[in-house]
Amino acid sequence: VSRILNNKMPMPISAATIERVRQAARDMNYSPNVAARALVTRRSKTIGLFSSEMTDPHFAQMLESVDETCRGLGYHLAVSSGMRSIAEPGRVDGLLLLASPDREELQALSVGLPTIYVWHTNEPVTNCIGWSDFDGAYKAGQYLSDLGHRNVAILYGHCDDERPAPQKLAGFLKVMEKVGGSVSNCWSRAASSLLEDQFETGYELTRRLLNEDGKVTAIFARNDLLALGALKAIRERGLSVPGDISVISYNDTIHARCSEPTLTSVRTPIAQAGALAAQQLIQTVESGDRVFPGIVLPTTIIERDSCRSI
Amino acid sequence: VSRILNNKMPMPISAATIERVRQAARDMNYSPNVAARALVTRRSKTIGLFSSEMTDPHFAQMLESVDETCRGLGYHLAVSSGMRSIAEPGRVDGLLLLASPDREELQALSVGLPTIYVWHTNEPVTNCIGWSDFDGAYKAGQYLSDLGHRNVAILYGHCDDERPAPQKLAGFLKVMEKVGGSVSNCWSRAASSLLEDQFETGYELTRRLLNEDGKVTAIFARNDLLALGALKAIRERGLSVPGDISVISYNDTIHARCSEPTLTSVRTPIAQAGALAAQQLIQTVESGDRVFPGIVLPTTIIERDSCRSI
DNA sequence: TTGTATGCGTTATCAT
DNA sequence: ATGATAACGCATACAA
Repeated sequence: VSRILNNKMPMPISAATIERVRQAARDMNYSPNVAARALVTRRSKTIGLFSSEMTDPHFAQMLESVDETCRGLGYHLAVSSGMRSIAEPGRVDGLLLLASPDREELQALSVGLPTIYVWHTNEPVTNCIGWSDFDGAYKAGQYLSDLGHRNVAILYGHCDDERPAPQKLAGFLKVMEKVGGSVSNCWSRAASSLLEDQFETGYELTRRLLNEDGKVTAIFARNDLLALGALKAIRERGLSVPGDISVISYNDTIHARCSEPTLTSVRTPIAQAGALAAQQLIQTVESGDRVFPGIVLPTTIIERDSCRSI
Repeated sequence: VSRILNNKMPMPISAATIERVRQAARDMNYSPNVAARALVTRRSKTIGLFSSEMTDPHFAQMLESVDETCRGLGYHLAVSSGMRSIAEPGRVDGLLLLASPDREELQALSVGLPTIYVWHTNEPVTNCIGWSDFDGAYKAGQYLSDLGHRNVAILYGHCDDERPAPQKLAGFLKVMEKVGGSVSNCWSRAASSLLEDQFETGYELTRRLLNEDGKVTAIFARNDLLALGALKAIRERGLSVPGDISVISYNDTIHARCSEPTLTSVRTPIAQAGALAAQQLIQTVESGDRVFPGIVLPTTIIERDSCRSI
């Protein structure tokens, strides 16, 4: 029965019995028990997806593409924001971590399991697939500089859980240094109320910026929500985007398409990264070799209405 | 060993061996194999979460609360947009369906498994937990009517996959009928390009509305994205919100907080529903009885800046 | 108080 | 071409 239903018959079987078994299976609505199969096969045919930001639209895009890829390849998805539980023996065949490959707590919990990280990296990193935030931010800076902006601000929000280095900051500064622009940094560490809500943070920090610095002609926001907050602060100030101040943001989530004005934003290939990561992980699981050189996907600027030349 | 590690010892065991076993387990970093346990226990301690709209912020909120609840109760989460695969024997102990309890394809696939639906219902429905869209829309209508609006439009987008009845439409119409208001319906069935993007749909339908009907003073949008589209169309027309036209939306996703102006929106208790559903499902799984009368949670209007009295 | 045996539903190996 | 049987790793009922 097992041989027939799995279409793996090393020895020949009569067509008659094949049909007989298949029919019986259909009659009783039979479907193999996955726990039993997993036990003997040592494969659960499910992969674990970990992320601590389940509510982020960025994660949603990845979830969707990973789900699709897995289903297409006959795999299932276990999602959790808690690593310890998801990595128990027998539960998953591999791990997809929306997290930095540097996080040692995660490495410790994923020993023995094929693991692929989806995160930003400047250079290819083993078992990590992603994109370069340095490069993305560099492109954003280049874009603003090409439009003639020299007095710019970077709206970074809080920066304590970004590791290793704030690449977006570095990439942006690199351009501005090259072209001789001056950069104001907007970030906060203290006010805990600000940290919780990106939109509010963007609003508040931009308000302060506009009070203190009258020369800024462009703002680079670390993500779309911060940019929306900036938009609001600028508007309240009686200034216009892009008339008085240009705004470029990052991630190109749905927010960038639905705002007023629409946001020029650096698109991160998160969905593609998720799909590729799932593919690669499953291939790794099935083939056995665990050395995956890593991939850095390109970021692209999506031009909309929030930037103008000076 | 099993008895000790699971803290279930019907017969007494010497403290010495208990410690000996625990220590050995620690030494070898032992963790029970979940597949083997599931096989003998007939419980996988994981529940399946199904939704076809993985990318919806509404779903994200639910995912987060369900994940949290499950983890707290020692359960795991299998997420999929494909029902057939998730309901295989041995994979999950129960099903959480973000879908209408009326969908027969889903019922067919969930036979034998404890199942709870999370969906809108006007009245309590067995094994379904949710909120009343009729009531939510009624509140929205009441809110506009209290502000004096009588010439209103309902921005519904497309309506083909809403079943059984478009309750939001019905609830809103009920109020307007009561107060003698006149209602324009804005929906589309034809243009397939419109159907794909809620924001674009809202924009386009509102544009048409403003061309055809100059008397409308308020718009009720079926969701936040449609409302954002309406905002854009109104703005382009040279009108202001709420100065010339009031807009009230539905779902109260993050979009409602970040728009200009911020949107007054009907909040749907999706996170709470998810948490309660997960709790109830797990209790059902563990107790065995499968009759759950159903719950209808209240909706609430979150007042912001997009509505004004006439 | 401790040890042993049986079975969960598969797959895979070895006899017939 | 078919059938029988041993694991897989655990929980549990029962024997010692």
